[in-house]
Amino acid sequence: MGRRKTFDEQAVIDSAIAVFSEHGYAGTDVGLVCERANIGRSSFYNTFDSLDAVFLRALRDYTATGIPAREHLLTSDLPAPALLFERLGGELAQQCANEKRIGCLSANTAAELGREVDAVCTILDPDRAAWLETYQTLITRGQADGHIRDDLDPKSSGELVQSVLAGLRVSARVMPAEDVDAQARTFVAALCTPAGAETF
Amino acid sequence: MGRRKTFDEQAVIDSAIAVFSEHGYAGTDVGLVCERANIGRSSFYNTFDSLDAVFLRALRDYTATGIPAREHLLTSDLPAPALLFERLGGELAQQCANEKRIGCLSANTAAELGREVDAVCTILDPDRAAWLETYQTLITRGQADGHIRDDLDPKSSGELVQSVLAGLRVSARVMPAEDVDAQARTFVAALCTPAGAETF
DNA sequence: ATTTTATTGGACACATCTGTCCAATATATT
DNA sequence: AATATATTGGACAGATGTGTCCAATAAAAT
Repeated sequence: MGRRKTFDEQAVIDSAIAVFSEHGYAGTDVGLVCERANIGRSSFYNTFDSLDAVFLRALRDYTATGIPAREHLLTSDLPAPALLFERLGGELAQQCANEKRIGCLSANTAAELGREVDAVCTILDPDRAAWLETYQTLITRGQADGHIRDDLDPKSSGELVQSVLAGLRVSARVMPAEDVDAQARTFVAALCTPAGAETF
Repeated sequence: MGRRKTFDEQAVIDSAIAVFSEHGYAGTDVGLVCERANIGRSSFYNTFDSLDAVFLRALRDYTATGIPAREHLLTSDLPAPALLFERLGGELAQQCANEKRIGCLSANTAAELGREVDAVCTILDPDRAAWLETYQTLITRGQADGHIRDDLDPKSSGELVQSVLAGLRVSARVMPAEDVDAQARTFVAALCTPAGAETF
């Protein structure tokens, strides 16, 4: 046998996730990813086929991180409004904690590429569908508990949560963290009955 | 005197607005703009200094289109919820009417560049501030009229309208138009008292 | 017709990025 | 020590993009 791999392939993908999140698809080049990952260009091309392939794999891996997050939301006993705020506020706090206010790769990619690239849609469509179903389930449960207004349509409310998160992520790029948090709180409050608003 | 200018400088800027809206800052090159504007590269550089300069001018001109829109919202006698839905639904319908689902240049730019470029912030910051003030004024008025829930903070609610519009624009890039419209309706309904929900 | 200005295509230097290739070096196994 | 594999830097061709320049052409004025 010979020399073993010294860098972790997955760590390079994680770097790629960070760089693509920060600079977007069109704004990222191989040099940036290699620099972030502390590997040489040659090592990059020895290990991966192309920058585009790495982008798709980064996007796939990134969306996979949502699986345990959805699992948590669906199994927790906390009231629905508290879970919704935990989700929104948590994601936004994480984004604001970073100096560069790097947003979510999925949302950034949807905003940048729309439906232009089939391979991207193949990754993002099921991910979005899974999130929408999770949000809708949460809202329906909250309505049954009397925490969430029952005059709101569960399907479009669930979709709205997804849209609001995307919009708050844009705001988080350019506005103070406290303002974004207050917006998230106001949004969840608007979905709530008076009783529900006490629960988060 | 000699030959007169055959193309309208402003029409080129309008083309630039369209191209930058569609492909983003990093994804746009001079050739795309010239093609869209039906002028030669040389004509472009005879008239403008650089692609970056055209981008900034396009952004400036685009934000200026908001001035009459805000004026309308602030002077109309319609109930606040109706005006909010007119604003959200109108912008989104316009975006969905286009085959490519091209979004708003300001929102796209904020999402893509964040606070990285000073010249961009100089343009977008006052524009955003003007919109936030408009939304907040509308919400305060709606609360006074009993159309909008008065347990919602007017400042963060106004900011939330701006964020929601940005988020719905992302969704409008990838989701069916009817879904996006239903989301806008659900959002305005969530801001409303039962009485207010009747007004739009 | 002549002059003045606008526009165009093409060529250019310069820069950047991609993906490939090779020679040199480092690190593991036998 | 010998061997096998990993990694690296550098060089490379090809593509693409920017901004400049010039010669040719088109259209308006006098």
